[in-house]
Amino acid sequence: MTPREENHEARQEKQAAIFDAACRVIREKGFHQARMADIAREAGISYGLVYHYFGSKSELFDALVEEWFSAVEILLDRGLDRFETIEEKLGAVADFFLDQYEKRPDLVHVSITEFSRSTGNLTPDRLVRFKRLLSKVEEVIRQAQDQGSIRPDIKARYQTYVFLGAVDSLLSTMVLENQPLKGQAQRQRLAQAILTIFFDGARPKSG
Amino acid sequence: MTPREENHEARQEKQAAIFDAACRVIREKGFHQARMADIAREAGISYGLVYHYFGSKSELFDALVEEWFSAVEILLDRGLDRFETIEEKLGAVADFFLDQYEKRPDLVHVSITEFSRSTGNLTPDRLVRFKRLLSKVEEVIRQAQDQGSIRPDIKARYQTYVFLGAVDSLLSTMVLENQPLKGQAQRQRLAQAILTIFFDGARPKSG
Amino acid sequence: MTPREENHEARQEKQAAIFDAACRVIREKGFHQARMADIAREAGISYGLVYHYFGSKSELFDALVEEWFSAVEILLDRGLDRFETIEEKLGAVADFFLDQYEKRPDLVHVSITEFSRSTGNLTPDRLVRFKRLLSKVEEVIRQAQDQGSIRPDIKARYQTYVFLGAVDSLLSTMVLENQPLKGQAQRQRLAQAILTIFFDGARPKSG
Amino acid sequence: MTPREENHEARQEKQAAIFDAACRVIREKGFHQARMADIAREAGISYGLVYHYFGSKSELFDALVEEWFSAVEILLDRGLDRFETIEEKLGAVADFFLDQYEKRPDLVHVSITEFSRSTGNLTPDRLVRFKRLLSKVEEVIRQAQDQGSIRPDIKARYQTYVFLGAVDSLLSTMVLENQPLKGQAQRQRLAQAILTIFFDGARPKSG
DNA sequence: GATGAATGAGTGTTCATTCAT
DNA sequence: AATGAATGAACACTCATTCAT
Repeated sequence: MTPREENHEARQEKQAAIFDAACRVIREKGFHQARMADIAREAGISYGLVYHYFGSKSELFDALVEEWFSAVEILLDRGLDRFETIEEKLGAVADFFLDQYEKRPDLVHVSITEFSRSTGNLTPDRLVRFKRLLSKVEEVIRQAQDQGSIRPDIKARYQTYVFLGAVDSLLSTMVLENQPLKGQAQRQRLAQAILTIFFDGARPKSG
Repeated sequence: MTPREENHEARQEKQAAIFDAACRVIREKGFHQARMADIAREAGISYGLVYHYFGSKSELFDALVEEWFSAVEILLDRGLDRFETIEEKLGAVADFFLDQYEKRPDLVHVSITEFSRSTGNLTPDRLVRFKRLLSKVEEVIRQAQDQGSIRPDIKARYQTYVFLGAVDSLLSTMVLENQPLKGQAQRQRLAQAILTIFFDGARPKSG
Repeated sequence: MTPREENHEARQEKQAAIFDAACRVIREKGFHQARMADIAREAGISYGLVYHYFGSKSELFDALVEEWFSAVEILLDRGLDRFETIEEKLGAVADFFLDQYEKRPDLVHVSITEFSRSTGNLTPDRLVRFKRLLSKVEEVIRQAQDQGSIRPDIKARYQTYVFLGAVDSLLSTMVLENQPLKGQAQRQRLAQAILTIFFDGARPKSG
Repeated sequence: MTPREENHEARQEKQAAIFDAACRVIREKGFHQARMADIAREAGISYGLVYHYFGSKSELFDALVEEWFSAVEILLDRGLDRFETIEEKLGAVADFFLDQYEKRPDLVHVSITEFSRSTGNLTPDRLVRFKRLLSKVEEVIRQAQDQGSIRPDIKARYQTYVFLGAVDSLLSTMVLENQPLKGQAQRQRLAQAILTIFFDGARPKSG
């Protein structure tokens, strides 16, 4: 490893430490209540050093947004095509969110409490990226309608609301109550519950 | 009408005007970006007068929260019992939110973007009120399970996520895209779509 | 009594009520902490009415100052000449302050805590009036020196500090501890103690 | 000197500079009229920096109060015991105040005009510290009464009023008239005058 | 006279950002 | 790179004063 590479790597690490600290602080206090001083203290570095790695508070926030949306976009761009059935595809979507929450609860917390709804933080640019998720799921559902595996009498958009709303509600509740999520088994149980209702409905099987 | 009553009424009106102005400004810019000066200007009154009617910015915000939650609580406490079937009850819930959005889009907007998820604004007290909605719907669903009108093999809590998540997603999307909602017909179509998926599922009827 | 006189009298009474209220409130909270609203409430009248009787807060304060200094000036101008001896004259001065404190403790309180020392309130104009007291006592003492009834080897000005300082300390202590003063007997005991020390000194009579 | 010590020392110096600036500004305009901006300008630093060193305006004021009372308390606790006679002890008290006024006229000015009498600024806590001075002098005088060096027929408390009142009046006058005090000779003349009157009285020696 | 709503200048405090070392 | 002192714009809140009724 060249000195240059070492240097670069050290930089990456420190940046990641600040990033994580920001996640924790913003999760705890919200974006507006989170002060740069809090983040520096949480990261164990000096006040001014944050500005060496992130040009401003909003740039630091942008990095969180970017981290989140890029993960979502990888899912949307490359994570669904390998599945055949709509059940698998939507299962992969649900899995993705639950998996993210297990691995990076702070980031998911922040994504839910700070950027997915807040007027102040949801810039037009971010809104566009947010809507891509809706559009992609809608598209997947519409294709399934074409193939006859999803009912055609309800607009794909509405079916999207039901499905993504369920995932979002579940995550939101866990986030707001600070419930941790542990293990694939639990994840699958949750995903299964949502998928079952979504596909088969809440009405008991008659007979 | 006595002078005292007139006075009182005038006070109510002015307070409502400030309330509405606050709604619009907070909807537009978010709570933290909304300056008291903006609200005063929007209400067409002087800076200091806001403080005649609301003791502080956070008290003004509390009033919005109160207005919203008290409407929700009326629904929860008195709005569902007169219905017999689970379909009617959940239909009433969906109707309520769509109706509120039609009548008071600013307040609903603020409720979604500012207090239902934001860590900074969601005080423990508000979280409790927020969770009452979840609990009530869960209770209604559990009763329906007991009566055999909702499938018993999925926890009521998960079914609640699906139903309320659908409503929330729908509203959130309309709110974030500033889509107006007009007329009972449109409301019913939306509610019907959600209820149909929720009860019957997305899977096409086989055969 | 003509209607005009009645009117005038009513005005006087109301003004006096506001004056007294101001005394009490300013005594309680200090001039800067005393709000016009507090004074109006204490006087049992409406907010704006204070401005019918006193043009501004500082005018109201001026009225208190005036009331106090005019009493002092009556003492200085007409209250001492009828006495012959220096003992009687200084006794009259001590008596005056103790008597005022008994009769109008609020006004004396305010005079001590708000205008005799406070930089912010002691305008040049008021300082001049304040110094007249010092000068008058100094003059009285100097005359006594000339007549051989006060020792000549210490500047009259310094003797003035001792005498007035003693009176001021006594009053200040009573004021700061909210001690009431009741009856001529108590007044005379206090005055006597101060005069005895002042004239005869603290040293025990040798032999 | 280690870097850390240098740093610490620099901090102390800057803090002292702000302290002194606050003294001057508060002396000039009074506590309430003194704006933080004035103090910053007087100290030659930026607005916000004052808050780096003192958390709030009232904390800054507290620092002045503390500085003054701690000096007084050193006198009371350790400054009088080494003297034998009551003349020496009270002389030390008078000397102390005159010495402080010569060395730190601004602080003494502020102590007289802002915290020794003002209702608004004299918190219960400060009142207690203020009364310790009275109590200590009273105690010293009482001991002298027991030893026969102060007349026993007048309450020690009243004799305290005469002595401290004299010192206070002298200082107050100098402060209100902005008279500087220079040199030990002048100090001694003033102290001597007060002590002479206090001990021997104003009455000329008969015979 | 009497009321209290209305006005807006003034100020303490916060905190993102910059900069000297 | 690293530190933390320094800067100053921004903003909530107060309250003396005015004014319409």
